[in-house]
Amino acid sequence: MTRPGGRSARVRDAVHDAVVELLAAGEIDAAIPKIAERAGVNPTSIYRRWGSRDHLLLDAAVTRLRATSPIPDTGSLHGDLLGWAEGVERAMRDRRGQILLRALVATMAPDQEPVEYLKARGDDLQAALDKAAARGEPVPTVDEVLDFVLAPLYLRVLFRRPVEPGTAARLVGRLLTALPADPAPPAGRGG
Amino acid sequence: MTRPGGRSARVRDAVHDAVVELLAAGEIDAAIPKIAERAGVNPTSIYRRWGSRDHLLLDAAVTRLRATSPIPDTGSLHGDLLGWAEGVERAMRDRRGQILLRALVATMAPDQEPVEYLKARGDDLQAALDKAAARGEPVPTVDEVLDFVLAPLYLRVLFRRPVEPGTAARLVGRLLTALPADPAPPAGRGG
DNA sequence: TCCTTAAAGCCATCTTGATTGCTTTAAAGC
DNA sequence: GCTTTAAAGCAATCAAGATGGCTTTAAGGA
Repeated sequence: MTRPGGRSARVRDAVHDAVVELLAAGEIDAAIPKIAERAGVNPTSIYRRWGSRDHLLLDAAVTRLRATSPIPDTGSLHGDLLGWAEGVERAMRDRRGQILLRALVATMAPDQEPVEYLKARGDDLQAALDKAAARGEPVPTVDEVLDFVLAPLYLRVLFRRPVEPGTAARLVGRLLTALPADPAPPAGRGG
Repeated sequence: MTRPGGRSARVRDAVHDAVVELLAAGEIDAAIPKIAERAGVNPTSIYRRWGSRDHLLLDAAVTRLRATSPIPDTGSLHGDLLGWAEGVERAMRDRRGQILLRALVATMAPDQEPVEYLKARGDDLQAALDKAAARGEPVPTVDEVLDFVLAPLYLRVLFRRPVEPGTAARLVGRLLTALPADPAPPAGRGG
């Protein structure tokens, strides 16, 4: 993106908006011409910039999801994870967040180039765990956090089960209270 | 399906096969004419029977996934859950199983009619838990099984993380050992 | 074995999405 | 403010998928 300001940014945002709006409105397989029309943009611009509908959807999902649920620095692991997980829960209770998650998963074909955003999020999580470990707190692995906090939240949305308020807090609580008594489960895996 | 035998069944299987093969081969957005060609079937037949590509994909995914990972009756909850979860793990370590899961999730748009198969699976799970409870074993809720066994397995696949051998056993073990000490987590929810 | 009739096949048509060359606009640098 | 040049807009073309009427096939019942 050699020229990120002004019109380019405007078009990109308009197109991302159009994608989210159309998906949220149930136009699940709205094609590029329709998206372009909704965005008030010429279809050619989309073809030239994103190439395919899937690339566009992935880009929109990653861009918009990135804005939600940062990992805070509260001074305790519980606080950090809770803040993050509650952000995820909030996104997952929101229709647009649900739509974006589904779009992300749907367009992440196997054998594709890895999604940088996901790796970055994993690194952020690892950093929070490292800080906690340095403070002497008992810490889970990144995999455990993903398995027992993120996975349940995401799966609820993907399988259209309700995400009750307080789910994030319950999951984080369960993860951390299970820790001290059983610092490393039988089959150990490095985070 | 008023006439399920013979040619209809043959066409249906051929089309399902074609879908799985094409998806597995990376032809992620193969359209109906291509699927028809691969199946050796006329495109019109597919349009008439399934109506849209999404309906076809959903049908193929549900039909094929239904065949995997039944819940056995081993006489103990641990055995039942382990047998089931290992079936899921096996499917998730298989390329075709991964493909089908992704297709299932991708085509399950929100505000859609519920997928009977998923509800049936939930009922099966509940039945296994009921039997265990009748035997006097401590039992988790269905939600807990989904959260801490199924969700981690599925999310690994959807986010393209590896499913290590033994993951199912580890998850089931963790779920059940956490039970007796803490029969009901803070925020109780009826399964 | 012969009917009946879903369901599949075939073909013509229609619609829609994708692609490309060229022009116009408007950021960014001087 | 002028110049440069990505990036957007426009229009024509091309390719492909979707659809519907009609014919043919073959499963299932009498």
